[in-house]
Amino acid sequence: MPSDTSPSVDSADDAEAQPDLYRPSEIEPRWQQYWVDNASYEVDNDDPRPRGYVLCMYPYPSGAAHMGHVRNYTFGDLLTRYRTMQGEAVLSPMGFDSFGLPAENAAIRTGVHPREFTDARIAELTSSLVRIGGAYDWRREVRSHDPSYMRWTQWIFLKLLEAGLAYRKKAAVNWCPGCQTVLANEQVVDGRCERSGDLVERRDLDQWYFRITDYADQLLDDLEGLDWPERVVTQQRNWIGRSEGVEFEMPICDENGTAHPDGLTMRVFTTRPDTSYGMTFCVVAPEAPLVAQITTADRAAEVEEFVARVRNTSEIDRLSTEGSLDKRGSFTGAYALNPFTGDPVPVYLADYVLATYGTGAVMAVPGEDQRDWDFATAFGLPIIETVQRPDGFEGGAYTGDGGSVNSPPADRQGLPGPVLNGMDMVAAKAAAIEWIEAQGLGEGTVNFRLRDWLVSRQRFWGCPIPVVYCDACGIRPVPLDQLPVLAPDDVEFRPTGQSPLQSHEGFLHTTCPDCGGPARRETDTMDTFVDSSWYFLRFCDPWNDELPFDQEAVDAWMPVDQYIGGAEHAVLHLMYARFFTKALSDLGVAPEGLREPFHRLFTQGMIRLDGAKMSKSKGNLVAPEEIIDTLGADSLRLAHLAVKPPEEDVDWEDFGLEGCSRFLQRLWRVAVPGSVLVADAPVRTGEPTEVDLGILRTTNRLIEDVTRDYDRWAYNVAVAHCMAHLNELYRYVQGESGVHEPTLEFATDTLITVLAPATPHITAELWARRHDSGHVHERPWPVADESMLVEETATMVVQVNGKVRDRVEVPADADEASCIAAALASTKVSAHLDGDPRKVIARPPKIVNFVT
RNA sequence: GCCCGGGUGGCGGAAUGGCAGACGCGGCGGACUCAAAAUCCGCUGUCCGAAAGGGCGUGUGGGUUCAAAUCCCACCCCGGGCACCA
Repeated sequence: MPSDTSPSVDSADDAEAQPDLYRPSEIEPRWQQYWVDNASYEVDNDDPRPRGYVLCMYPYPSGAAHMGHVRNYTFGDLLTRYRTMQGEAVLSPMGFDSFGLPAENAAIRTGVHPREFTDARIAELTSSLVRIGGAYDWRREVRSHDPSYMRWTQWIFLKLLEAGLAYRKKAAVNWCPGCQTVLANEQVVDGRCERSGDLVERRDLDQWYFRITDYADQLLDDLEGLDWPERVVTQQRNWIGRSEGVEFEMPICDENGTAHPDGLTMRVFTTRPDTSYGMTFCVVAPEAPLVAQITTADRAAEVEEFVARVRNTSEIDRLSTEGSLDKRGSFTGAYALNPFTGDPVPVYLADYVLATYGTGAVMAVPGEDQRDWDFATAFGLPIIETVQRPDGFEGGAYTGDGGSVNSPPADRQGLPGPVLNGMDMVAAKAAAIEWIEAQGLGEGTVNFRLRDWLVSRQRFWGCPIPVVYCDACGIRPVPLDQLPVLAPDDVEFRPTGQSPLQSHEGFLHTTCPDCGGPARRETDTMDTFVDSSWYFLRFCDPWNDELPFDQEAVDAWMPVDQYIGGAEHAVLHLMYARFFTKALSDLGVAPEGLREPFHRLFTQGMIRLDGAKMSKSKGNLVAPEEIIDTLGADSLRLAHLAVKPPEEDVDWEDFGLEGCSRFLQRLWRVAVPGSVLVADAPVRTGEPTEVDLGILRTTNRLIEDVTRDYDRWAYNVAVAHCMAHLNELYRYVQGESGVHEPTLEFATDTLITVLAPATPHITAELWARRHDSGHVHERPWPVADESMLVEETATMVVQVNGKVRDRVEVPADADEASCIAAALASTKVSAHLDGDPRKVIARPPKIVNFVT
């Protein structure tokens, strides 16, 4: 109504007039500045307090923080602040995993140098992290692309090279056409590039590898002592894929058992030597060099055609179980002597046998192996059972345990092999291996699925591999005093798919450090997982310019007490970092006793929107910054904590932002000095009444509950306990009994204190206002008064035949007899009791159950 | 196929042998207001019932127990991991 002359309700003016209002956008930046100015979360290496190391996986700088970052860093920040309040010196560093393809792709698109692009993204992300309220020791920040970090990444590479743990070899590798680079096995998922989703191709290329397989046993065994989610441990175990078995020689012969003129033998690997009597044929990988030597003339044409076809088949098709087996195998014409029976068995090729695993050749036992059974059925080969089937067993191969049979077959006496009849699988295996070793045919061995880590990448925006190629001296390391090798700045980024380093004459040409002659620089860079395999060590001593880190500094902080990040790194980063830690420890770079980097691991769930994983590329991003602008960082943090158990995936729709924001406003209204709510309540002094004692008890209970909840990562439950306590306070303040000032003071201050790790800004502000600029985060974590946890009366449940019929108040220390008496006194109970109960179970003071 | 998780109101979840559904969201009602928003108070598993009260109820079916969401057996469904690795 234009003529209305009533006072304006313009919200800005209104806010000015009401100093009581909770205004996060005004409070939050001020406290963020305070924590920086006061070095609140900077810790020195000689800090006298007990030490803790809380680490969130350092982020790839993709610009302003997304919800996944907020979730991750909220959990880490809560823990840092909580443990600091418990009296620890908590190392909480932050850095950036700043090499990687997005920056290079952006350079090709826009012409902006990846460094410029990356530095700008880091600035954005840093600002986000500050706005979330993260407590970090920023002095220790590291960036993968910083020359002072690259220098030591390259230094470590050369240490590994010197130790023989880095090497170069030519092999069939995974090539991602989208990323225009090779990939490690771990970065190929279902035949596709883990990053871009492109189908990977096989190429024979010379590449750099780290000998992670040297550590296969340790990487497997040391999983035992880790406090990690079972899921991640299982994934690592699967990936390493240890299997025990035996390798043995089989002489190549013709179909009559006459030895091959060249005396050729074939080595096979099996985990089931107990079934050797059932071997009716052998299978060799088509790529095996042996194939050309043993193939008979009459089979040569068909074998050649088969090998050619397999080579041209994509990895995906080859691993597929589709297609009939007879088209996927071929007879070589050769035979091999089964040492157990002395009989010749035919040697086949099949694409299901992999050249890269074991010996690339297997003995086939169709009776006890499903793949062999399928193959034997397709090619009409004989099947011999060597393990007793359980009653009622139907189907092809039997892979379970059972008594060994048919060794030697009853109708063929005088065979060379061991007698296994009647033994169970374990005993028969042992006996077979013992026999093989005694005969000098072979020995028990262990095979792993894990392959060496391919680390070279044909990209520009990564850490250069610090070696040169000299025509005279071969591969030479760049001298340590010349590190870091830096990529030149005067490069042009073109969409050719080729790294600009490969055509940069000035970078390419150099001199050999040994002979001084002309040499060519390595143009490949390292996998970015190399950078992230040691950053947690650098955080302990980031200022060191003589070594990557000092052993004493690392000893002071490592291992990381609590590592927090996404489960998607289960077999990538987490495996590589474990390998680096062990290798650096063995090389005397890291402390001798440091065998594992991350003592405890927590993997938080993903955030989904409309059921899909939240990501920029899918355009479904909810921007944290916008929520911080309006509701504040504390509300956003609280919503992340409250919504779900932290390890579970969560849909954005389920976030209770309004509820959390409302809670903080309610907290503010009751806790801010001059609170209208409190001012309206009649104030009492003197001795506390029963009502006041009730509040004291629930407050002590709150301390107990929240401490336990924080310790067991039940953050959603911790928030619920705080909310319940605030509801209690409201009932108290608005109740008829009035408030007892010291009681209300204690109840409010305690709530603020236990919330301080979760919502740091509002609690810091309220505490400072209530206590003359004191700082809640510098206070010790509260401890519950045990005597206040004991209730004087308890609500006892009375059941008849297990059904609840009444609840009665009894003294907390009531004995069994008085509990039963109290229960019988209830008319509601006696209405259900027809005469004397047959049996009475009493658990004073919680429950009495009458059985009739 | 194998190995892990998981299945509880309209929704997210809580409860680890002893009151199922804490806390939040949503919904309903009330107070305040000219009115609305905000705020405050209350109710909110389901069925029968006017009420008092009672029946049923934690994926399904069995079992153990005075007592089971919780422990055991079998199965169904959902999510994740592994899968020609001999």
